Order: sequence, then C-alpha cells, then structure tokens
Amino acid sequence: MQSLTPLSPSITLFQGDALDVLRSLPDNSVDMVLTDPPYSSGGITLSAKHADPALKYQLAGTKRVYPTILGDAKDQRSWIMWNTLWLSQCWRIARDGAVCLVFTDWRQLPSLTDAVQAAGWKWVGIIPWDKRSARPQLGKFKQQCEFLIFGVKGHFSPHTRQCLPGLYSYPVVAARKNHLTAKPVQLITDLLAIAPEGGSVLDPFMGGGSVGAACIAAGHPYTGVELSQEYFDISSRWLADLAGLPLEDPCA
Amino acid sequence: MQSLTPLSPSITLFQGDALDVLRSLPDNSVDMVLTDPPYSSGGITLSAKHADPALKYQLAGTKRVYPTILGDAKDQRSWIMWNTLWLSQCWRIARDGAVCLVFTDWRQLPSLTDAVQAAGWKWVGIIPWDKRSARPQLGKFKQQCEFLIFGVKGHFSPHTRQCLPGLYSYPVVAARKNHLTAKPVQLITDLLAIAPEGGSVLDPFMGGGSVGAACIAAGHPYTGVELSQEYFDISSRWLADLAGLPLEDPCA
DNA sequence: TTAACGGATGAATCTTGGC
DNA sequence: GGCCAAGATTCATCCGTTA
Repeated sequence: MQSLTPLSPSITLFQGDALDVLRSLPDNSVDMVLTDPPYSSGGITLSAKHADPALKYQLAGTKRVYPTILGDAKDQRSWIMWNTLWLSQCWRIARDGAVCLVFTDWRQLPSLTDAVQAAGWKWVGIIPWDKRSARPQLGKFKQQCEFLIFGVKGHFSPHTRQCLPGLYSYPVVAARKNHLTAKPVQLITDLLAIAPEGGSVLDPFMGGGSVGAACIAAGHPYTGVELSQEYFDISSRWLADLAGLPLEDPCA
Repeated sequence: MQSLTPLSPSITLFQGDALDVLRSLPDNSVDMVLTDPPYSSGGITLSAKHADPALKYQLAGTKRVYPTILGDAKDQRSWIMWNTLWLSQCWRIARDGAVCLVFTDWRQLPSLTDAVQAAGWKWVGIIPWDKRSARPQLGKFKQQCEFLIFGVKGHFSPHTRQCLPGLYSYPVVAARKNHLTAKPVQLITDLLAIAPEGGSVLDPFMGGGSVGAACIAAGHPYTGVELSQEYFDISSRWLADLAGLPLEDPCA
C-alpha cells in the first residue's frame, strides 16, 4: 500500500488494495461513499470472464486501448462476498446518516443489493443512469442504463431542500474518458447533491478519477483508492492538476 | 374460474386465480408474456403491508378511489415462491424463443430476477420505465422508475430489424387510469415491438386491461386473466369496446 | 396558435402517539 | 420496548382551461 498523502489537505489518494486501505481508515470519518467497483460481469464462460476486461468489454476492432483493469475476474459467490467485505469496511468508516452510492450493471444488480444490505447499509433505492448510447441489439432491448444502488447508514436526514431526480441521463463521451468505464464528471457532480455541504467522500475504486474530479469542483474532501499503479498515476496527475497543486514526488 | 371466451377469436379473458387458469392452458402456445403482478411492496410493518393497497400506495388526501387490488399482501418468501409458480406455468405455456416482460418496483427487483430464473427463463436484461412524475422525496432521490425484467425461453431470434431502446419514458396520466397502477397504453405498445408480428400475448394479471388494449391496437392475440370480478368487468367492457364487439352476456 | 395558470396526483415515507 | 394506527408532508410534472 502506497499513499500519496496529502495531495492537498482535502484530497487523499492511496495506491493499493481497497480492502487493505479501508481497514486502515478510522471509524465514523466520512459522509458519503460513491464508487464504481469492477463488475466481474460479462463473459459466459470462465475463461471469457478471466479475459482482460479491456478486451472483454470492448468490441473487436475498437482502436482505443485502455490499461488493464485489475480484480475483475471473480465468480458470483466470491464477488458477492468481496463486495460485502469492502462495503462493511465502508459502513464502519461512514458516519451515522451517511449515504452509499455504488454503480452496477444490470447483471450484478441483485447481487449488489444483497451485498450492500449484508454489509449493514439500509437499501433505499435504485437510480438508473441513462448512458444514452449503448451497443445496438438487433431486435432486442439495448442495455442503455447502468444503475446506482442507494443505501444509508442508520438514520438519514436530508441535507438539501431539493427533491433529487430518480433518473440521470448523461451521455458517455469517449473522447473524455481516461478509463474504459469512466463516468461523466457531471453525473457525479449531480449525485454529490445528496451529501452535506463540504461532506467528505470515500471512493475505494478510483479508476480514472471522475469522482475525485467532481469532489474537487464541488468542494468535498475526497479519499480515493486505486489498485492499479497505472490508473493511480493517471488519476493522481489529473486530480493534482485540477487542484492546482504540484504533484508530490514520492522519491523526494 | 369463469371465462368470457372468446370475446373475439383473438381475445380470451378469464376471471379467476392466475395459477388455476394458467394450469389449464396448453403447452407451447404463446409468443410473449407481458404482465404486471401485484408487487406486495410498501408497508414496513406486517399490518401496514396487509393494508388495502388503495391506502398503502395512495397519498393521504387523494380524491380518486379505485377498486381493491387483490393478492398484494404476501411476505417476501411467499412472494418469491408464488412468482416462481406462475412464471413456471408461463414458461411451460410459452413457445421456444418466447419473451417474458414483467413489471416490478425497485424493492422487489432482485427477488423477481430470482423468480424469473428459477422458473426456467433466461434473464437477459432490466429495462427501466421512467414515470417522469413521482412522489417527492425531500433531499433524497425520487423513486421515478419502475422496471421490466426481461427474460427469454430457450433461443431468442429477433423478429424485427429495429434496435429497441433500453429505457422508456412515458408519463402516468391520472385522468386516464382505470386502475391504481395502470400503465400507459403507449408504453405497452412500444414493448410489443419485441414480439413477432401477430404473435400471441399472455397476461396473467390483467388489471385495468392496458396490455389487452395495446394488443388489440397492434394486432396481437391476447389472453388475459384477472382475479378481481370488479376489474375483470371494467377491463372486459373496455376491451370489448375497443374490439368493436358486443359484450357477451354470461347469463344468456 | 401559443403561453401561462391552477389543480390534481404520485405501486410513500416519516413522525407521533397509543396500546 | 415493540408493534401498530393515524396523520402530516412534499414538489415536479402533466393536463385542461383560460388569457
């Protein structure tokens, strides 16, 4: 586990395994968990599941190639258990009344609702994200949406007088993606409206860093964890840039 | 079990319990199952769950009163089992390659995907329906969507060259509803695009009759079942009217 | 023809008080 | 304390009517 801390007083990034890092974080210290774990979806056969996700989820002939995504080859039982483990750690780290939002695709949605609840969160909703574009399916329904599983720890008190929508529609702009499954920053920014003003956000699967970028823009302290050195470097460079800070030299 | 058969050669309606009626229908005889079962959702305590759905699901002070919905007070285990039973019957009645679309709310979604698969269907997707308007939730995400669980029997071959959307957005118009949970006819019409031309449709929970109405408009033979005598009368009158047929007098 | 206004409603949720 | 009944609450959205 390697930490680039603090990138600024309000941005803390760790390179390492999510579970290891989460275990090191103190109780009752964050207001929101917002993250996008590897789905371990797709691939009917075991060998197809074990294929590099960058190949598994991309159409043959796609020109853009992304770095390898780690930890995306679990079978169903292990995936549920592993999600329960990191979500339990998040629950411990979260304050009472904290909100948990986790991305999933349709295939893993039921398993993820199990894991969220097994970890102690109260499951209170499903929020679809309409990606607008999706692979066309001749004569079938497109898989046009991903989903956010919405949970709360203990008693949730609203932090805003707004009524937040139950559906978000933002296109994926390939040119702006720095990760195969990067989410639009505007989507994340909208979701942060549920958090208290200046509330801290924990993201155990930082990936390309969209959640961090939205947090910097919206003034939320952010803690991100990423296993892959490659993605860690990409997103920490981006976030340092956004925060207007020089990147710390870990060898200095 | 009482049958008003045939309302026309292509419209068959049964008043009775869905499971009883389904058991009487022959194997391999329908091309699509499209239905909206009671959700048995809502209500935190058992007594609240057992309340009249018209009270359970309606806002205090709502003026419009609907007839009682039957069979909406099962607990979680029974609900899953009961769904598995009627879905198994539907699977038997369906032809190879048939499609199954079942409405659910967010709370029952994971249980319904279990039941669909336990009944033999291959689960291949989740299609959100955006209702647009929904009850406001101060400082939280609205429950703005319901969901269709999409399953197929055996090998599905596309029946259209269209690519169907992965999200449907239609408002609920209270003035046009004849059932507390009636679905917009246009939504159902759009969903029928997945069926083969002139393919037959089975709907074990007819309710207000929206699925029947859409089938008549789109030229699909329709078999509907409804337990409540009151809703059976309402919807068979409506469908007879749409089909331009005089209502048969069962006492004649 | 178009724009603005008023009224009704939502497959709930939460709080409070009583038994 | 647990369970249950009753009542208050909330606003985006849509329709029909009026301006």
